[in-house]
Amino acid sequence: MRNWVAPHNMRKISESTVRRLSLYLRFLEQFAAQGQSTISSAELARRGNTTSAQVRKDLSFFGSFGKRGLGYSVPELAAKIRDILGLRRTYRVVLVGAGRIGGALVQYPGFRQRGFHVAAIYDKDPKKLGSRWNGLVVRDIRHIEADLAKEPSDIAIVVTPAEAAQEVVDRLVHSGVKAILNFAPVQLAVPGDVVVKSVNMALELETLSFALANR
Amino acid sequence: MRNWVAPHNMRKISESTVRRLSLYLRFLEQFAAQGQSTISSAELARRGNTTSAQVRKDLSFFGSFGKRGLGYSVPELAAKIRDILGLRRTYRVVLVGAGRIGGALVQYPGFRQRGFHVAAIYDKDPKKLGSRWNGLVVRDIRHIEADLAKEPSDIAIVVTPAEAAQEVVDRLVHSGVKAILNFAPVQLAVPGDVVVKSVNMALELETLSFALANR
DNA sequence: AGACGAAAGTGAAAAGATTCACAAGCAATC
DNA sequence: GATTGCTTGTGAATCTTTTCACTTTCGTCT
Repeated sequence: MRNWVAPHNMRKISESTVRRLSLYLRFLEQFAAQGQSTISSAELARRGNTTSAQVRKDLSFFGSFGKRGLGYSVPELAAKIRDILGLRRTYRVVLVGAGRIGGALVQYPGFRQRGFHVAAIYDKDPKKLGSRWNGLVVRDIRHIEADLAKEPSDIAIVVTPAEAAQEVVDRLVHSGVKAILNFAPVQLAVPGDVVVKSVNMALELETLSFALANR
Repeated sequence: MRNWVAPHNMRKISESTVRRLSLYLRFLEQFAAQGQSTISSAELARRGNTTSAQVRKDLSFFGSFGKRGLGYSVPELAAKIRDILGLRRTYRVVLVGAGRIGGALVQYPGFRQRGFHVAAIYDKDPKKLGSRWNGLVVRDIRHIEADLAKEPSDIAIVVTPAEAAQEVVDRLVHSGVKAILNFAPVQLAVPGDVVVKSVNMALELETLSFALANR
């Protein structure tokens, strides 16, 4: 179970808070690796470039994990944040789309390190089916339903072309997937209990070009 | 030159506004492709799932581009947004790190479509040097300074391991790069006139696991 | 034991972003 | 040329997030 005390006024937690928590966790792991056993909000803030008040506020939504005058115990705080982020368990992740980006993601060590285990890869292209990617055989997307019925997954990564994405997502959702990381450049429609996070590289570059153009 | 009238009270534009503008532009291009010549803020909003007020507010920071009672001219608005985002020109982009993700990015058609032209790829690993990626030869990172002196680039994409990133970035910045899209999982230090945008896949997945854990 | 320095935790204030709601403007129609 | 039906543009209101500033607590030192 969650062992951070859920606050009485269980406010909606903002996405920025969650992202910062992820960052803090990363820093805590680095500090732990260096054998540092305790850390202040100020030091975490410096690392993540934000402010110490921000760090404390972010944590305060979930409980109070520090010791006044001392700071936070590095391993303890890391454990709490892992808990908050739901990283205590591992996740089976299925990936749809065995293209270049899909391939890169499968190999990406950051996923496995954090407990996201890519369990299957699907594609539609007959030329790709059966080939091996990082030890996994690329399967026909027609097997999605049957496979997920046998071994459910909470998370799917969608790396298909834009045209194919919505149909794939419908099938994933129908098969019980509750969270989707979407790389296809379309706005996906999903039921209210499914979370979608879209990533769009071109869009990231455009925020840069905007910044360049406006200074 | 920019042909949107810079507002008198040139407020700081929020990142979310910029991201939404990018989205609107994508939708406008789709509408244009379908031959639709005019569009309302309400329709744009539906597509981007936001509200019509949001759309109008976003645009209002830069001028007033619509016709009351009618909506916006699709090609005109697209042109304005391209202008605002600095997409009127093309950008030379250099990519450092010829790994899997680097490879995927080089091939990613979305970049070129939007005027981001990957002009060079660098790596340190002697095994990779000289190999061809999408028509480009992977060059030794030691050439960065000389190459950029000859042909400057505004934007760099950094896909190196975490340890190498800061040094690479220092050299890029020193060679005149003004914007960096960073995939290395580190917080980069750069001078104030350089923009950094960091993308971290594991972190995106963590926002999903948080959502899963908290419902 | 008491005093001191450090740093967490937290209401309250400030800043920032979104939504509301309405006046103003345009095109089409009578 | 007035009337109607839309839809923009925009201050004001609301909601959210961040920052401030102060109180509390802990450990240490004398």
